[in-house]
Amino acid sequence: MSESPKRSKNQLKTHIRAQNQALILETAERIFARQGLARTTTQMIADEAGLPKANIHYYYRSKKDLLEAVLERILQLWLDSVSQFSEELGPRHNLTRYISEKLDQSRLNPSASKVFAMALIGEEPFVLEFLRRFFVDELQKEKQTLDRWVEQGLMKPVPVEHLFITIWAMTQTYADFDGQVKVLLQKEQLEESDFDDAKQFITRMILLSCGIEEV
Amino acid sequence: MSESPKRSKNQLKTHIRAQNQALILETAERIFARQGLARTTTQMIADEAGLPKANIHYYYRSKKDLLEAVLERILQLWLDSVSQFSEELGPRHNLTRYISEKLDQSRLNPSASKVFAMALIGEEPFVLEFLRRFFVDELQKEKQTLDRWVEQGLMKPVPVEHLFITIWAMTQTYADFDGQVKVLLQKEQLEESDFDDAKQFITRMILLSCGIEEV
DNA sequence: CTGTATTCTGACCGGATGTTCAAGTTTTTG
DNA sequence: CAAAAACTTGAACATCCGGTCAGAATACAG
Repeated sequence: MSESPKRSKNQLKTHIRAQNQALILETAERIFARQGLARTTTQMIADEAGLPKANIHYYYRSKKDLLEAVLERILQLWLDSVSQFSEELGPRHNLTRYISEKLDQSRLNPSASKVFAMALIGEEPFVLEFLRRFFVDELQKEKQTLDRWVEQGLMKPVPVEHLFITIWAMTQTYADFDGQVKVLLQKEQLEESDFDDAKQFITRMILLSCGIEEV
Repeated sequence: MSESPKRSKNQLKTHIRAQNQALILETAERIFARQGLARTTTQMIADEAGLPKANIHYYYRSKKDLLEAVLERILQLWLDSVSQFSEELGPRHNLTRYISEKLDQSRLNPSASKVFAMALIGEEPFVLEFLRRFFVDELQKEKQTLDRWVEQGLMKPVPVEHLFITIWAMTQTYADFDGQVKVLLQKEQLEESDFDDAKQFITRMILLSCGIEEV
């Protein structure tokens, strides 16, 4: 309630809280990704976090609250980690970097991507609302940037919505459906080189479709 | 009710059974897709199918049995509905048709795709096993066909595994994540024309990356 | 140290869910 | 028609899970 700015007591006052909340969120994300949203029980989270179940409910009133907190954390991390398009650097550089960063996310934090995907398939209102509130505007900005590149003859006109839908689909499939990918590549675990192959292939494909890369 | 001559007792014997099983499977698929695998209760299926709950269990011993039956039906339908590659028709025709058929599936039967996707993210052993048993061989055959096209100079060499992974990702995203797609396209419902746009864009991209389409 | 706020936790509750069962009804068979 | 097989179904059961709560333990303030 009252966070007294007198000294660093503020930090102390919320120290335990912040620490436990972080622990719970990280644990929950991992288990949500592993078990699915509905099959995950508060008991599982409690056990893996080494806390009694009632303690989970002390910090997050309900399971739904916890899921929303997890999703909010994921989305915040995503927003922070993917850079904006910068018009002056041109389409080739921006698209290449965008795809690379998205695939890095899939490789380094697959749990986040999976939880998000499950929430999306399950049409959790929270996620759809977030997309509506945020990504639609974001897409508009990127669309305008692309339009300007087209005007300047730096790339061919493309259906921007479908461009981004397919980029997201391709880059996230390596996290969301890693089981399937492993089977097809016949590997026990995906390595960085697999992601590099994907990066190269997807980037080339996207650049070609924008009329940037020469065949 | 009974459209039966005396003969074909076999058919009669299984008539009620077949009819009810079909009803249950179709209903279950729809609800699994709508509610998620774990959140779907046998009661929901029973209600929507107009049967008492115990009747569901008469035909499918457990919920897991039912899910596996649903998945098996989906995979069978998929196998039947996507044509094999035919070498003599060449890469352009085959890839174009393949993408078109996959997107038609996403449009006409999104429930099937969603259930499959959820089972895959949740790493249901059944689905992974199925992929291992079947799709790996399938992919090998297609790889050989593509290799021969490359030899004949009909297309450029591509990483076949990633080619198929990305085609599946792009085509199924329009079914699995239709919520997201709707938000980005700012539509209440996806129409056939949206799928046509996707078809055109994805096909062009894939053909370009295989060095087939001229820029 | 004393009092207050915060955190912790075992025990419990109400409700929902998968599954079973036994007694019924209908369909098939001979 | 009569016996057998297949199907139907209401009711009950055991389990599990999210959530509550009261009181103990701990941290903090003055």
